[in-house]
Amino acid sequence: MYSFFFSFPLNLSIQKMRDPNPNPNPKLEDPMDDEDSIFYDNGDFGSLPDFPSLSSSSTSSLSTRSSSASSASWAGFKPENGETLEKEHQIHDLAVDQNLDHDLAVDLSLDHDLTVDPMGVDVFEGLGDMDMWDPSSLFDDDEEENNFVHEENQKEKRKEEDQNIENPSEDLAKIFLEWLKSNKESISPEDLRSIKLKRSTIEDATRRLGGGKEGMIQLLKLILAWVQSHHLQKKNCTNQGFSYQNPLFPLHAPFPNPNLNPNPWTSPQTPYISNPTVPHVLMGYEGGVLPSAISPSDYQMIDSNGTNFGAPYFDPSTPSHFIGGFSNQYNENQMFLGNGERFLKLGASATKEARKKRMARQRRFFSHHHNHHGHRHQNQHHLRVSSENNCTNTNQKNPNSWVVWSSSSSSSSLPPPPPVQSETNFQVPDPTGIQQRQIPFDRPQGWKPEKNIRFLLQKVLKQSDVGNLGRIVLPKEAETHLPELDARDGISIAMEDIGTSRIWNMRYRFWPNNKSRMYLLENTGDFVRSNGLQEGDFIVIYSDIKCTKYMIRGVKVRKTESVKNPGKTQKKLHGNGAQSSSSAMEPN
DNA sequence: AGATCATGCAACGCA
DNA sequence: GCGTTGCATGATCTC
Repeated sequence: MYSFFFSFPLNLSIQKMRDPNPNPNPKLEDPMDDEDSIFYDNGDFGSLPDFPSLSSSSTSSLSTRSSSASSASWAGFKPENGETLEKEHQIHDLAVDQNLDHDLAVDLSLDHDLTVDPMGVDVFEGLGDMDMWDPSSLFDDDEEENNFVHEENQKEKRKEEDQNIENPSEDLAKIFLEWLKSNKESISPEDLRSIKLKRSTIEDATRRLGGGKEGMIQLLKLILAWVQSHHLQKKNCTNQGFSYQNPLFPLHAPFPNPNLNPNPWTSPQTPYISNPTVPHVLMGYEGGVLPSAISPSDYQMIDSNGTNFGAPYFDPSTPSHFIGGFSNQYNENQMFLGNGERFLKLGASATKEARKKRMARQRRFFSHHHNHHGHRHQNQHHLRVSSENNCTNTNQKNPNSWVVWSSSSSSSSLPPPPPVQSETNFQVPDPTGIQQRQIPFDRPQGWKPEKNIRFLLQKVLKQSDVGNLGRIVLPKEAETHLPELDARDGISIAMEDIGTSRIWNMRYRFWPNNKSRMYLLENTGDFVRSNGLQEGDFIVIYSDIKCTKYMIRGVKVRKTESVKNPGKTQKKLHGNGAQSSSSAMEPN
């Protein structure tokens, strides 16, 4: 499907940048509040599937073959309560849910995802002379460089066979294998073989990343992130003319199953969706793999002025913080690490002059960008909900707008949107498994990447969320995506219902809870009723970057085998019948 | 052990 | 008495 034109740049520099997105909640300690470190370490890979451990031999051969036994876990169909979902059920569910024919479902089935054969892949086995990335360039003590761009023109030839990780842990192997699987279609063994690192570089980087196993993990993450991002960048270049953006369908969780550990390669809040040409390999579970063919480079990031900053990409190694970046108009790869707090820059320019210029650009960019995105202040929360041109409008009047309507549109007064008048319409498998949507695929004439809707969070509704209390407990990650709350009374937030364009005035607040907080969305009763949401359904909250407004979408979940227990856990049944989800999940 | 989160339930306000 | 509010409790998960 893809050609693997993948070559590493002669020079790879990684730079520290100003924190473009400071911790929105100063009450919460930044676990990496170390100015000297550019690495954001959430330290959590989640529970990795039980893959066979990779070789730790001195040849660094990471050849392995995953076992089918790991498929359920890997693909997200982690057996719940010891119950293993049968393969055929998965295929059947997939086919039914996504309106796919059986063959396609088979093709998308989980074992297929495991047919990747990274045999022979040798990450650290270089091929001939090439320039190497020296992670030591990450660690520049120069104060100015700390804040802005650090650029090195490191050229080293490698002739040593010192590319080994001396004592690679099983975690490293798992991480790498996970990554391989996530990118098997887009990154070839040749790509991987072309990575070369000096032993001293590895050791130094590992030490500076905390040393030991953790340091090694961090290093591996960085390397893989770079491989992926660079490759995606390349791919993006070959995909010119193709741009796809639909932030309304987050990549994950058509049927969120919080039982599943987040996949270490996909940020739960990743605001991207799959390429519609590539059926969802990861349908039916949460926190799945970033499908290899679903390149983040297929998306565009646009700032508040409409400046196209290029294609975002992921760092698959950070599971719970947005980590990604985008190539800007200067054709420089940029990478945010962890919540955007740290910044890597993977550029090719080599001269100091170029660095100065880029630094100046970065200053301008962040001064603008930060002003726009970093303002999580209370007074921001009186959100404008307008239909001005710059804002995403859920009214489907503009044929070039994304056609989105709530899955619970039956309760909406709006008729289904008209077909998109684009050159090519694609019936995209609905990630919710509920209904099809028509989404412009090829960029129609005059079409421009519009709308800057960003996925923030989602919540599988519990009984208490859809009860008559009129409040929804939000996951704690809300505090990182929604405005910072100074007082427990919280703030009023206008939420535009994507399904109906109706504005709901909700209250976002928190309760003190032990040493933490519980975040709530109140005044949700009407919204829930209006959308006919029941336990097991879920809500998704987005933000419109341009208008700093919030949008909410209620998604009803069909009753299928794979989503019988939509809750995070199989907690004990409560006396109020809160767990009678099977009936509660019946769609209206 | 600590964090998260679902929800029980007491306290409170109001008709 | 009833509905609402907000804290407390306990189950579950993660480290």
